[in-house]
Amino acid sequence: MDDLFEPENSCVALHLRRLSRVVTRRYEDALRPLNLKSFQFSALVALSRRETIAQTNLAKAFGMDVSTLNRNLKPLVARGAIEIASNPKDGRVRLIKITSAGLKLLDQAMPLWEAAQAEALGRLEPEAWPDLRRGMNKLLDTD
Amino acid sequence: MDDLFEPENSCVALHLRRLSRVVTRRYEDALRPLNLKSFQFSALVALSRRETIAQTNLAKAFGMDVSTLNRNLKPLVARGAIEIASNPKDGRVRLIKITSAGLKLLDQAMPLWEAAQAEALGRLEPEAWPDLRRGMNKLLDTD
DNA sequence: TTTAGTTGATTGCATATGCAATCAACATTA
DNA sequence: TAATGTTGATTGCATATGCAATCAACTAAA
Repeated sequence: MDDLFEPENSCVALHLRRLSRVVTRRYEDALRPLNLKSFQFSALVALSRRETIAQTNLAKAFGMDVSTLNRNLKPLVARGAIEIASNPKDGRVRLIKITSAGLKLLDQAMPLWEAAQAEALGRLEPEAWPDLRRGMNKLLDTD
Repeated sequence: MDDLFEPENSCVALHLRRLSRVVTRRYEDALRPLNLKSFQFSALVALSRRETIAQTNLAKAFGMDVSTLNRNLKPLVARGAIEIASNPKDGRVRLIKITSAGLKLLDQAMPLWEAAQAEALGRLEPEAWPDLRRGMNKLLDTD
């Protein structure tokens, strides 16, 4: 597998994208019984600890274009797991809010996610994930 | 930014996906003058060292579903950068081949990619990327 | 306060991603 | 060889991704 890439194709983006594909697939396998995608799960987690979040801020947190976020939220709205409210202070802003149905869904999803997360972390030496995160953060930092 | 995620959202998939989004965007910024996407560049690199590759093998190398690969190749075909040939030994197999136009395009792309790659690696300590790759490979390995 | 600039949301367009289902071609077995 | 199984490609469907352009709403400057 790697023989196709090394050494000619040492592209950082390529390796990150490939890994993200493979790992995402495992998490989505785990969440499939609830018909939940990886992004949807993480959005629910982020929302579950706050009253509301502005769309822009959520997009920033996900390192994602606002237009992408905007569309990715739609399935959760359709499903009744989140709601979009307006900000009375600023008519432009859309505030995202998790519903009680969304909280219940998150409860059901949590053990499925935990299994996938344990499987992923189990592949690494102890402490390897924090190390990886440190390296990843250097690649992530905004100039 | 991270405050939205830590410590509640420690999901490995989430962090990989976010990083892959952010880094991919930088590479695609660099390649934009040639109207080349990150995947397209890497596909050309992989093809440039071989006569042909079967679609299935290329998909495997990219850790990508065959149907995804199949569709992702179409813009390169439309552009004349690659060709699809049949395998006389097996009528099912599609062999992918880079064209001379594809090689020329790759030549033009290489310095643009190198700039993005240098920028990415420049964010890390020396030797940090190989370390990262080792950790990433553990997450990647097929059970 | 009008004007000009800025910011947030949305939509069109093009590519990315994977699953399930289907069809065609090859391989195996009865 | 005929029946069965397997493998490769493709398409439908749903979601993911970002850029450019547009519109609406707020803000700052004239």
